[in-house]
Formats: sequence, structure tokens, C-alpha cells
Amino acid sequence: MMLSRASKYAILSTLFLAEHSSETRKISVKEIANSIDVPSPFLAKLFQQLVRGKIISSTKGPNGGFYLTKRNRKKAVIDIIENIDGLEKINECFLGLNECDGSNPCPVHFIVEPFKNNIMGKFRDKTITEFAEEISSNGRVLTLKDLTTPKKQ
Amino acid sequence: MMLSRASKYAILSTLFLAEHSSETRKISVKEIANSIDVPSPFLAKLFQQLVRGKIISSTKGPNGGFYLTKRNRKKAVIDIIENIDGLEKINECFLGLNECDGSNPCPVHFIVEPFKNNIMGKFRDKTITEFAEEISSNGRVLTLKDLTTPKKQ
DNA sequence: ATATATTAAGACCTTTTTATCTTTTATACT
DNA sequence: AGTATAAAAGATAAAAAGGTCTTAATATAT
Ligand code: FES
Ligand code: FES
Repeated sequence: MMLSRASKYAILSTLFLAEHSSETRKISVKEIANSIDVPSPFLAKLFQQLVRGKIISSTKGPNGGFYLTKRNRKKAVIDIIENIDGLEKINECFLGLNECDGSNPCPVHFIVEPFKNNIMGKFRDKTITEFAEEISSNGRVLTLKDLTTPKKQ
Repeated sequence: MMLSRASKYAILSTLFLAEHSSETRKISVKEIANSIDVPSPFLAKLFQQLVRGKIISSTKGPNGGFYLTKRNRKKAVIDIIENIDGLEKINECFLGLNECDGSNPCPVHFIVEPFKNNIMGKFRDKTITEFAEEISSNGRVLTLKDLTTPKKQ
């Protein structure tokens, strides 16, 4: 029931692409890494993998970079998680039991399950585009930068 | 927003102690490790730390082992988590943002927050004893053993 | 064609987490 | 006192996660 840091980076960055990139406006790893505040060589690796998984797209060379096609935009956040962490990991029991299911529930299963269904539903049923739109219209934060001291960043 | 494996082991084992141990019935690491199905040298380390943190008790020598005093039984699950992982870890943002709070919410903050309050409330407000009682009366599972194929275990 | 910018691939390093092993210390029983 | 038993302490090892670096490939623009 938890995301690796890699997944987190991948989700934030892909949502960033959804908002800021297009087939005519490609964005380099460095630019994204700076905006989200993640280590760029690490993000580069993740992006390679997401490209192989057809979740994002890339082109090399000058004016190249990463972007989302119409196709990519129909993917869901869960596809990112699946691609980076695999699905088992996020379905794990909160207390580490072998199986997370109602027939052999751990002490907190019935607290965790509704939440899991809720968030997984969102990750599964909303497209990347829908998710990104919701984010920008609701003013959600998409960076790992420290926003607590609003000095120069 | 996640527990380490160490915390999970510690929680399950302490709840096991709550149900099965007493000042006159002390239980060895090996016995617990077998019941819960965790690596016993690792659990031994965790228990050392919980003893230092006054969350569980121990005595050495023959018929020695681990157990809970009345005092120990008044502790809460959150004390175990705090002792092993520290509180920061479980309060972390689900997507890794620097701060998890409503003024700079990540895209899933308002799904996560109610769940977090719910489960943390349980971990904070119920004593170990209460928790353990609830568990046994509701038939919750307290082992990491594989229960899917109900052959000999 | 050439230079340049950018991703792709793969090897490598570091840190954290998980797990084990060995030796010492305390307790209880005879 | 002597012996057996169990935890405490500390050193060490193995695995996983996170992160970096170097070189190759490829697309673009001039
Ligand atoms: S969360 Fe533990 S069994 Fe479902
Ligand atoms: S869960 Fe992300 S900000 Fe609260």
C-alpha cells in the first residue's frame, strides 16, 4: 500500500508533461527535473522506462524532449504505477500480511480497504488529461520543492 | 504515509504479546517469530529497541522472554511506530511532497487526509490491550504466514 | 555533411533497509 | 557454585532502493 519514490517522481512528472507539453512543445529532462525538484539522471531513467511502456513519448536531438501524444493522454495514473512499481506493491496489506483481502483481514483491513478503493478508482478511471485538468483547476501542487518559506527558490 | 517492514513486524508481534503473554507467561523471540512468521534475529533487534522504549518488557534466563506489563498495555500502536520508524515517516505526503497539509495539497491530499486521520486516530486512541481485544473478538489475522493454501503450515 | 542537442543504454556507486552471526550478560534452577 | 537458558549488544552481511556517470545513438538545423 505504498508508492516508491520512483513512482512518485514518475507520476508528478507525467502530470507535469500533461499540463505543459505537446507534440510541438517538447520538454527536456532537465527542465522537468528542475520544476519538480527531482534528481535529473534518476528521472531520465524513469522516463526511458515510461517511453518503453508507451506512457510518454520522446524525440532526440535539438528541440527534442519528452511529451504526451493523444494516445498517451488516455493512459491513467495506475499505468504509471504499474510500469514503475508493478501492481502488487500498491495492493499490499498495510501491515504486511501475505494477502490483503476481506476473508483473512488484518487488524486495519476494513479501514484501509475503502481508502484503497477510493484512491485506486481515481488512479484507474481518470485519464492523465482529466487528472491534470482537475489539478490545475483546483490549484494542486506538483512540485517537491519546499514551499514553506516562500523566499527565492 | 507508509510503515517499514520493521514497524509492521513490531506491531504484529506486540499485539501478539498482548494476547498471549503476561508477567507470568513470558514468550521467547523464537516462539513469536514462528507464530508471526518473521525472521527471528531481526525481531530480536526490534524487541531490544521496544524494551529500551518501555513499550514491551523482558527478562533474561530460563523461563525468561518478552511480555507486557500493565503499564506497557496502556501504550498505543502509534508508540510502536514512533519508536521504530519515527512519526515523520507516517505523516509523509502520499506523493512525496515536502509537506502534507491542506494549504499546499498534492493532487490526492484530500483523499488521503481523511484516511490518515481515521487510521492514526485508531493507532493513537486505542490502547494496545483494547486493540488486541478487538482483534481477537473480530477474528483478525495476526500472522504473515501464507493462509491461501490451507494445508499444513 | 557537420555540429549540436537531446534521449537511450548500460555500468557503476551510495545509502538505507533488512537480516544474520557472535559474544556477553543476566536469571533461574539444581 | 555450576549449568542451562534466554535476552542484550555489537559487528557484519546481503539485498533493495535510490542516484550518478559515461558512452552511444539519433534527430535537427545550418
Ligand atoms: S490491509 Fe491488511 S489485510 Fe487488507
Ligand atoms: S497527501 Fe499529499 S499533500 Fe497530503
